[in-house]
Amino acid sequence: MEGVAVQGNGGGRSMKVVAELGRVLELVRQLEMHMHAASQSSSSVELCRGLVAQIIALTDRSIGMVMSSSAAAAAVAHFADAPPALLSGTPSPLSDVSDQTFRTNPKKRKTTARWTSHERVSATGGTEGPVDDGHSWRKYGQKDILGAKHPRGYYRCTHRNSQGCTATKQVQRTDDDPSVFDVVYHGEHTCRPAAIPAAKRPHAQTLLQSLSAGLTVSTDNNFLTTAVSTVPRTPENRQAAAQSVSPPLASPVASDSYGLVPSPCPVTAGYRDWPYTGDLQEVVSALTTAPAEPEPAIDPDFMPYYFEFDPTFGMDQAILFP
DNA sequence: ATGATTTGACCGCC
DNA sequence: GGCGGTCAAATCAT
Repeated sequence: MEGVAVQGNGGGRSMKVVAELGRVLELVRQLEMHMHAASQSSSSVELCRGLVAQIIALTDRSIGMVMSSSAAAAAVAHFADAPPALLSGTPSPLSDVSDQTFRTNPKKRKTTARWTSHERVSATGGTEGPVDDGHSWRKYGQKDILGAKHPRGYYRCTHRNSQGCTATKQVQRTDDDPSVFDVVYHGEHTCRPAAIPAAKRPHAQTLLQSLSAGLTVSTDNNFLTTAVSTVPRTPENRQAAAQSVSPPLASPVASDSYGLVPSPCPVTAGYRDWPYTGDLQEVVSALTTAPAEPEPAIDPDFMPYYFEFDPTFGMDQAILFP
């Protein structure tokens, strides 16, 4: 089963790239907001880490998609610098990422129809392995590579069997700096992230608090992404939320409600096994009045989620991302 | 018990 | 035949 976006037509894929980059933008904006709070709360620091991981993964995917559409070398060179620049606060020599294989030998990569991307990332903290890219991988092999000091690890998406996701990646320590890894991605993720386990879910009221704290929505014809950030309900944050939506709102989101939603906007929101269907406004209304579930131990002030709706996978279901 | 990792075997391609 | 990629049995971790 080949993924939808893998099919040759550039149209669908470019739409997806635009959608993905839109989400990157949303995440960066959230990150910016949370970084202000980060000095006061360690949970915000964790939150920022999570956002960074998502940003890296999304950006990487987008780069890979662009790479595979042959006409975009210049754009690639420009965008390829983004992930490592976001990786750490301090600029590092690692920042110049580019697909070296692609550059030095452009023809070698053309064999497969699937897209690839090449990234150079530093190790996390003191631990082994490169930074988390936001996907779950399962190692299926390791090889010593001729002329390389370190072996190459082979990974495939954890959801290969359950969802037929064919994405793979190869990870190899660089010769010169063992704390730096070359990561080559093959194929595109067609899997969906798992729903949040029941024990970890917030109840509806908490979710609504998230919605009212800050909400960004971007839409295009094919893709609707609703990003929910739980930031303190300050006027500044509301202003930021109002400006981050597309199109921007003239005024900040009012009180505990929010505006925006190109109407009618039929969606199903909520959890995989706890859906609400209707116009987005109705969905929020449903969340408001939903019966309370046993309250898990969470901090409602710093609990980020976003919904994703993708017609490719059907609009009957939305996934709630932590 | 289940799922992930390790590691030598296997296979296709140059 | 050698190399890189994948398979799968054994092993490890939870």
